[in-house]
Amino acid sequence: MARTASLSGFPELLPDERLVELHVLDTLRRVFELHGFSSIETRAVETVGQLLRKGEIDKEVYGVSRLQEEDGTDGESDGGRPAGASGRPDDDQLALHFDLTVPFARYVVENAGHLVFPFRRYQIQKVWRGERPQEGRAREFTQADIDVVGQSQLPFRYDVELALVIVDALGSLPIPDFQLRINNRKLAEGFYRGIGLEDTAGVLRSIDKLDKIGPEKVAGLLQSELGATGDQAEAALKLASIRAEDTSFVEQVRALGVTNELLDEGLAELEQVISEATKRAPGRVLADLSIARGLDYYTGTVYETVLLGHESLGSICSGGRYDSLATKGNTTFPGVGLSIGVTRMVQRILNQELATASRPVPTAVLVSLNNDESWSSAQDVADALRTRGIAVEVAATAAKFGKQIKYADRRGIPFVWFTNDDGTHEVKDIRSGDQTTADPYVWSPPAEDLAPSVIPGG
RNA sequence: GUGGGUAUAGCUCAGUUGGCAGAGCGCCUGGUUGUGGUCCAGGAGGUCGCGGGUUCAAGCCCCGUUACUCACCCCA
Repeated sequence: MARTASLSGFPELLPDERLVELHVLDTLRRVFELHGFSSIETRAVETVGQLLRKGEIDKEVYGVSRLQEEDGTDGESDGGRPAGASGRPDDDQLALHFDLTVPFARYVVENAGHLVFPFRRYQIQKVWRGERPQEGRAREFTQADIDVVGQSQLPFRYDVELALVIVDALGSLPIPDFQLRINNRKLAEGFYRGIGLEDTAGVLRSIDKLDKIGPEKVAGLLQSELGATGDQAEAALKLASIRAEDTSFVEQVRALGVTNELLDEGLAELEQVISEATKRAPGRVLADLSIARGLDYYTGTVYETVLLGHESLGSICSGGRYDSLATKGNTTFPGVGLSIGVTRMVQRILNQELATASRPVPTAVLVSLNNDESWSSAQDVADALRTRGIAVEVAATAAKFGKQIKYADRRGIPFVWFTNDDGTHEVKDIRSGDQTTADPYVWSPPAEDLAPSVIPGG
């Protein structure tokens, strides 16, 4: 379905496909606002210095520079990254943002004086990453983020609330069953420290590969690259194998016999999230102690979301708790948030026809022309219909009625309007062929034909 | 960034040993003189991805290149 874009990784949709995407965007907006999140938009570019605060992702960032550069150090000839005279990225040069969390953190710091904390916002925008495209992975794609940010401190309860908002949002979309898989960085890090593994980030990176390369190879990695003993590797794998749809994971972790203060803290936090989330959204959440997340700014709760039956697509919604992404002087702005991969989800919906638009055009009625002189009176008819919110277009030429009907049929317009010489009107449902007399100031189409809708399951 | 595959009409694809560029679907016109879809007839539409080479002759063989695509890495 989704047609191949002429430029790989920069998807463009046909009108009926775009309707599906718009439905997703409208739904997310509605649900986010129902939960009291305000909308903001940040500029498409950030300085390289801002973007790279987060980690080693400079190779994924698209630089932005003017084509006419005075000294020509680096135009955009290779579409490449901005570079200063040294050939290395210059902190002050501009680049397209590759997510919405980092720009949001900057926005919060910059506007802290005007915001009321805890600040809850949603943000739906395009982001750009220079990775190799494939299904579910584009270079230009849309993310829908929600975050709550506090000043100096943010109650842990928001870690629970955000999961519930996401369950509500995703649950409103025409997608298959999904599952939030939740872990806690403190829990994992505390556990690794408790068994004597200090390079916790390294352990997390290896554990993250569990799904792909299997436990034996992960154990090998832990020993060869991180110097873990066989026992340590085994303990780490045991932790990662724990999954539970309730708080029984707590006892399973305790049973491993590791003691550590951070571990206790993380265990208590994850217990709260799972206990409340399973109560309010049963079947939608899973404590999964193998979830690691690549990004290192997460400090507590981490979330991933998979579509059941579409696990190979990867996570369609991820995020977590970050305690010090934004700082201003002595003040930190801890936050927790999630990001929905709108493009990834929509591509899968379109490719597998999980949902389709009822028709590709907004038009409900085509007003036909008797003769070329009747165009203006046909516009009167159209205006009368539009007054009641009916989408109408008027035929441009007085072609044979057969052609005018065919035009409507090919575009998916369900109704064709005829005006007789005696001034009476008729409207034809071209799907059934039914044609009845009608008054342009009174007639309305059935509610389901008023506007295109998105139908789950194709 | 690494490795494989592919490239011919709007779409899906044939194209024999190297010998006139093809089919189906879609599109346009007419049959049907102002109520579509069926049927019939006709028509339009091509830089065979691009560049070079071999050959009397290249869509086909050789070299290069670009794009697309799948997997890896990583991620939404």
